[in-house]
Order: sequence, then structure tokens, then C-alpha cells
Amino acid sequence: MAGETSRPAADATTDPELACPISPVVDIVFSRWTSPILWSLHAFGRQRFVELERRIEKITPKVLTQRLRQLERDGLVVRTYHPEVPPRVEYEISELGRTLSPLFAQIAEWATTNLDHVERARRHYDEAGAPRG
Amino acid sequence: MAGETSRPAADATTDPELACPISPVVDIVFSRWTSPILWSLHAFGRQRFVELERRIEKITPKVLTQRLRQLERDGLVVRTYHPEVPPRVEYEISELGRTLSPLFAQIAEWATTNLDHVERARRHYDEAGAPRG
DNA sequence: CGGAATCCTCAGCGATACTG
DNA sequence: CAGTATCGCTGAGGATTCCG
Repeated sequence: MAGETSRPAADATTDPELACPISPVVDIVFSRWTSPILWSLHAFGRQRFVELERRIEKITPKVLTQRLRQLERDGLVVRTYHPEVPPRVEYEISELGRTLSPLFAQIAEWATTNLDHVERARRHYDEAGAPRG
Repeated sequence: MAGETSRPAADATTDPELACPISPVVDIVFSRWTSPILWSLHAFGRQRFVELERRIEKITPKVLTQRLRQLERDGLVVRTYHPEVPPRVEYEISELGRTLSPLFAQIAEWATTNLDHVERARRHYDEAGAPRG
């Protein structure tokens, strides 16, 4: 979105095509497995591949590699290769990735205050809330 | 998940299994199509099914129904059925859903300030950043 | 160790048609 | 209008094997 010369401030409330300005962020930051990865790197600092693999249970090496590549490409994660024997690779949050911290904090806060509301709503819905229509 | 009596305050920094406290929120709020739907309802207020369908381009009625049901079940969206001819159904953000507003605002803000950084990182990566190792 | 390559499965979505 | 039902398919992800 850098080369947008003179578009009349397309606002989400007027432009149907931009119905959701947060979707791009969601695709980048909250796509499958990316939140655990980013959180892990954010909470535990620089880590090796296996550390991440063990920490994020049930993720397969293939998918972990895919997601790390994606995050590296998006500039959120920095990959450092140490040409040793055995080889060693370390991943860490980039500076850009660190700008997500307040966002993550706010989400975590929302979780602690509202997640049980969701749980309750689900139970209520499952018991008697089936839609009529 | 409901029968967990007396778990010793499992903290994300000590419990590997809870590697990511924000994942549940991501599953609820940022799963496929949910962000455009919530945003649409948030930005344009109460809307009928077809309005949402037209606003969120390329979504099929089937999937829109699925997502709306899910959001209703999670207590983020309220569905109102008007038994008229022709039938009329309206959807709106619930009170719980409205608590997401600051979150969405912050994400939108992150988008405006950092999305082009991501774009640049991608170009840089695609040009010369292929990982060695 | 940190992957890449290969094969395979299956949930989710699209397309279409039909209903109250 | 506001969905439901059915079918077919695609592609993300799992399992396995191999390599520098």
C-alpha cells in the first residue's frame, strides 16, 4: 500500500471493497500456527528449531518450517544460521515483530476477562439457543 | 475442557502446553471470515443477511450462515428473527462483541503504520533473502 | 540438527438446487 | 428473503523418508 497516490482517503465506512481493514493483518499475524510461534518467540526469546518444535506441541516440522519461512518473509521473525557441525539455526522476533507486543497483550487481557463469557454463551446456545427461523 | 478442577494457575511461561494464551481468542475472533463479518457489523450496525452477503464480497450464503451461527454461539453476534412475509433476519454485534472494539482499533492502527513494512520485507526477501542452510 | 521431498488424507469451501 | 441439502473438489496439513 505504498504507491497509493491520491486516493480520496478510502474509508472503511464508505468503501465496500475495503470492508475490513484488519483482514490483511489477520492473514499475516493470526494465520494458522503463527500466533503460538510468535508468542513462543516473544515469551521465551531466541530459540532453535527443535525448541520451538517441542514447545509448540503437535506441530509437524514441515508446517513449522513453512510458518517460520512465512514469518521471516513478512519480516516478523529473524532467522540466524550458524554453519557449525551439527548445524544450528536460531529464530527470534524482529523489531517489526516486537511492535506486536501491545497487541498480543491486549488480546491476552481480553482472553482473561471475556473467554469465560464465550464459554457460557456456548453452553447456553447448545442447551436452548438453537435459532428459530 | 470444563472438568478442570484445581489446576495450579498454569502460567504461559511455565506450562509448555499453554504455549499461547491468545490462541483461543484467535480461534474465536480471527477464524476464517469472522473478521470481515464482525467488522461489518461493527462499522455499519445492524444488518440483514443479504446486506452482509453483498458487503462481504465473495462469501457464499452457506459459509456466511456457518460463520454467523458460530459467532452467535460464541455470544459475539445477536440474531433477531422477524416472522414476517417475506422473512426478515437481522444481525448485530452483541455487548460482548463490542468489547472487541479497542482490539480492532489497535489492529487497524498497526495496519496503517506497519503494513508497508511487511510489504517491503517481502520484496526484500523475494529478491535476495532466500535462506541459506 | 534442520530441514527438503514425497505421498496422501480429509475437512472446508464452492457450486448448485431446493424450501418455508 | 433466509436459509438448508447435497455433491465434488481443492489444498492445507500429516506421515514418512532422506539429505547436508
